[in-house]
Amino acid sequence: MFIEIRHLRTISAIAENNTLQQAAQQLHLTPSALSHQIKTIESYFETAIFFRQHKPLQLTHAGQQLLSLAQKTLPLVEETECELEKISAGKTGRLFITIECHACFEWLLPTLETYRQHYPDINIDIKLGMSFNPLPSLSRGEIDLIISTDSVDKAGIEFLPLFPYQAMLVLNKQHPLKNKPFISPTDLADQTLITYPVERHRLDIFKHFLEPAHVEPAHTRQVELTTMILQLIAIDQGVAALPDWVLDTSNNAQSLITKPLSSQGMHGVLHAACRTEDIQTPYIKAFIDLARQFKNR
Amino acid sequence: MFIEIRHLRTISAIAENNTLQQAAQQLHLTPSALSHQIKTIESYFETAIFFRQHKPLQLTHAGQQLLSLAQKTLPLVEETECELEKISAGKTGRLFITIECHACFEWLLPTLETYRQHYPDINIDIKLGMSFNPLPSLSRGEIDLIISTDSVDKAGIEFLPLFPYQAMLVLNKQHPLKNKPFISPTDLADQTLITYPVERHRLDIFKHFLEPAHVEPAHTRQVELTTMILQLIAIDQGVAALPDWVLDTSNNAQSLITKPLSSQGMHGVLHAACRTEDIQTPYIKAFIDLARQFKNR
DNA sequence: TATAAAATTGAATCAACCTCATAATTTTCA
DNA sequence: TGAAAATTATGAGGTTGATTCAATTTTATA
Repeated sequence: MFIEIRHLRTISAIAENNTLQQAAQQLHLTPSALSHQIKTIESYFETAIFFRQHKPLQLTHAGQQLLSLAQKTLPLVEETECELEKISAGKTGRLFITIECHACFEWLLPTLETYRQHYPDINIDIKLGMSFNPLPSLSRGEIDLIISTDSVDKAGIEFLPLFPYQAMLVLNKQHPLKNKPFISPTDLADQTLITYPVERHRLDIFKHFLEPAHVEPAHTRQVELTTMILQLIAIDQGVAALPDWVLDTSNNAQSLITKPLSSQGMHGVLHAACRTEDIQTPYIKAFIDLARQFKNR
Repeated sequence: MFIEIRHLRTISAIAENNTLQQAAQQLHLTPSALSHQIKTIESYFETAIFFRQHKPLQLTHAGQQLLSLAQKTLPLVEETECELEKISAGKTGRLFITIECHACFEWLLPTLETYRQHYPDINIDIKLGMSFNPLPSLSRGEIDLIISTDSVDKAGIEFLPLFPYQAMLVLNKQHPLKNKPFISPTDLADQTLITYPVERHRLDIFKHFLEPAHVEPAHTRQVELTTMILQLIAIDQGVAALPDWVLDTSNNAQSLITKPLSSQGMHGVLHAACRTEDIQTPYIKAFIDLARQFKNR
């Protein structure tokens, strides 16, 4: 490859202006520079680009090919450079978020709604991170943020706390367990437990509550959508362990009650993981700040 | 504009190879050169292009924008460069021909048929040149060849003789003038003269034959297609002055005869005009050589 | 044809790219 | 986890090559 953008700009300018002088002025160069440039191309390809000895400089067939290339290429280059400047200024950017639990949708979607109003040019996408390990993807730059319950030490990755939460058992107002101050594992032995459709070891209710006590619920039922789980509980088809924020945004709240799991309750802190170099990026920072405000609204 | 093709090649190579070393090898440069290049871009736009501190060099969002630009641009550049090389080698090119008389179609079309077999990649077009002065267009590079009966002196333009021809009066085998050895202007005073639909001063039969003798034919009729003219003569609806080559390729030849105009006949030489710099261009040369052979077949 | 404008040419300058050597990383393997 | 190897980054220096300047040639216009 020999042709450079510079050459295309020159050819484009000459074609527009019809004279080397004006073209040179437009490019902030001397006519001599353009003449040399063209001569270089012409001697490289051993073919004429302009018909000389005619006042309005006219392109040969070869020249027209180059002009056509310039017309296709230069706008693309310009567009990309604009985009890069925007990225640099923090006006635009990409925010690919991976969430590790379905319930996060309940606070993430309204948060992004607000976020989008302030950062309309950010390209947002949400991926579910149950089936793959998102940390390497974050390092590799395939995604930009992971919403995770636990924080891991990894070079180049920063885990920032968003807000604390408590896992609660959600049950119908009329449920037999309604008067207990808190729920013990054995309380679930004769219950239908509704969960998200993921592997058991990824569900805290099993991993940190039922399995240590060697309790198995009478029935389990897997449902993907949080609102659907809440509706099932509202008609007393089972119980479910959900983070406390879910009830804050639920429409079925009047027919549901929540109970702590164990006497101390199951507490956790939601984290956002991002690349160290992105912490200072304005639009990333802004998202994390907004997420932190979620519980205070 | 800051980005150059060189940069795009570098980014493309790094994205393909995942390491500076291999990319450098592919580009026949040192890893250091690539590192410098990227640093230059990064400090110009004040934004990172790659995530460092990770083994397989990964593009940031900004880097992906540049890669996307590279993927759009580089094939176009390559294609154009190939095209230029072809043009330079004379394998491809443009041959826009202007003819100044309708009758030229009769030898030009079969000639181009043969030509196309040898030069299939030449972009051929034929324009009729009655309504404009084609010489400036030739200079300007809008057309590449003019087929003309007379040669003009103009700087940068070369007139090359193709073959001699004779303008003949074409008449029906049964026509009253059938026994004359040649035609005088007065012979046409009571005839219907069929001509192409162009201004009189462009018709040699008027300009060099009838007008000098102050003779006006009884009727004139304008017909565009040569075959149509011949058909009209074949059913004795008139006579026409046509170059001798027309009869060589005519299907109606058996019912037609031709007579010289005046005792000496009206002779001329068909020329091809092209830009001086194109004379040596292989595909132009080839066309002219082929045209010259037309009468010898 | 003469004059003015424009383009080309060659030499010199200047900028920038690349290479080399070295330093600082990061990765890999024990 | 630590050390060696590999890879990347950095800085200086040299070379390339692009641009400018000045002079010449060419082209356009009166």
